[in-house]
Amino acid sequence: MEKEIQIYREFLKSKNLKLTKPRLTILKAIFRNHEHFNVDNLYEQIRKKQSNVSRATIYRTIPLLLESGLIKLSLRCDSKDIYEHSYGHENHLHFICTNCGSIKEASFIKVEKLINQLAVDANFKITEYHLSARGLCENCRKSTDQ
Amino acid sequence: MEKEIQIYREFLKSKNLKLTKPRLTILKAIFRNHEHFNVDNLYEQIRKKQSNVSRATIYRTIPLLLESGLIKLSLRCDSKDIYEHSYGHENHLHFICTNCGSIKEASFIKVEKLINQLAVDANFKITEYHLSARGLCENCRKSTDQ
DNA sequence: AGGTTTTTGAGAATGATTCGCAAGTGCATA
DNA sequence: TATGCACTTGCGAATCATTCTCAAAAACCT
Ligand SMILES: [Mn+2]
Ligand SMILES: [Mn+2]
Ligand SMILES: [Zn+2]
Ligand SMILES: [Zn+2]
Repeated sequence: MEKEIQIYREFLKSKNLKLTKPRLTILKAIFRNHEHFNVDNLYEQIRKKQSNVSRATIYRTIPLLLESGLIKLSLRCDSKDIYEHSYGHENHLHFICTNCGSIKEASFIKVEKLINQLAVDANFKITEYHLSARGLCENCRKSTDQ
Repeated sequence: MEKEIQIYREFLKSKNLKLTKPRLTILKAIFRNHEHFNVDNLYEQIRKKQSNVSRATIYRTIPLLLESGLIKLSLRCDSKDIYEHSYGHENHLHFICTNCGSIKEASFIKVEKLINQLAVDANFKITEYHLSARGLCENCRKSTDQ
């Protein structure tokens, strides 16, 4: 957590922005665990555990965290953007169950190489990968025998 | 185009739905060319070329086209869902330029194999792939020399 | 044509996200 | 430590994509 705070502090300083209490509260809430999160999650979690922060401030802070590289947009589910840590996390891809909504992560290494080659061929400079597939998870396959 | 209409007609019949004039207008507008499209595009295109169809009807028709397998959700850009043909189109991945918004498609074959294997390992049954990467396209790399 | 069901269009409603602004904070400086 | 000023915040209003409601229109069946 200290490392993330340090990165955040330096990022903010480089933009002439201040590491205020709400901004720190949000950062800590995000890095308290390793789960994917969305604005509502985060808002509820903060409201439960610590000083309140308005939704507006959360919405204003997320772009800063994105730009700093600490988090990234992971995927979109139920009309909501879902984020995850990017600092300290390998790239990975997501298997999203359309029946129960569960998200399973899978290895990225081999896929990344291939896609990088495709990008080279296309003369495209990748900054962010978004790889996912929708379908049925193990449990839901059993229960719906498909 | 005839083939798509046929598929659409049979799909609708199987659901006890009618192939009405607005539904046909929408289908034809979509398959008139091979571009990615969103609701606004489509609405404007229909408004220009043929009889009017309300936005509400477009929004109601898209889920039918998705379910019939004729189109698929391609990606999300500028807070809008973007669709594309899936009937008659190979799976492919998208390189999206964060600078100019252009979308370049790339081959999917090798990537697909790898991801299928990962899905087998995870006991996950894939029904739809969503593979994209954001970054800088060829042109934008030149002009911003990055 | 008449009766029944489905579909449509228009606008209201919704839900996520963004904005505007007055009040509050953080920080530098005296 | 008090003062000044720029940056932030919280609140509610605004926006924007999408969905819903409902009365009128179209399609289908006889
Ligand atoms: Mn993840
Ligand atoms: Mn495409
Ligand atoms: Zn599931
Ligand atoms: Zn570009």
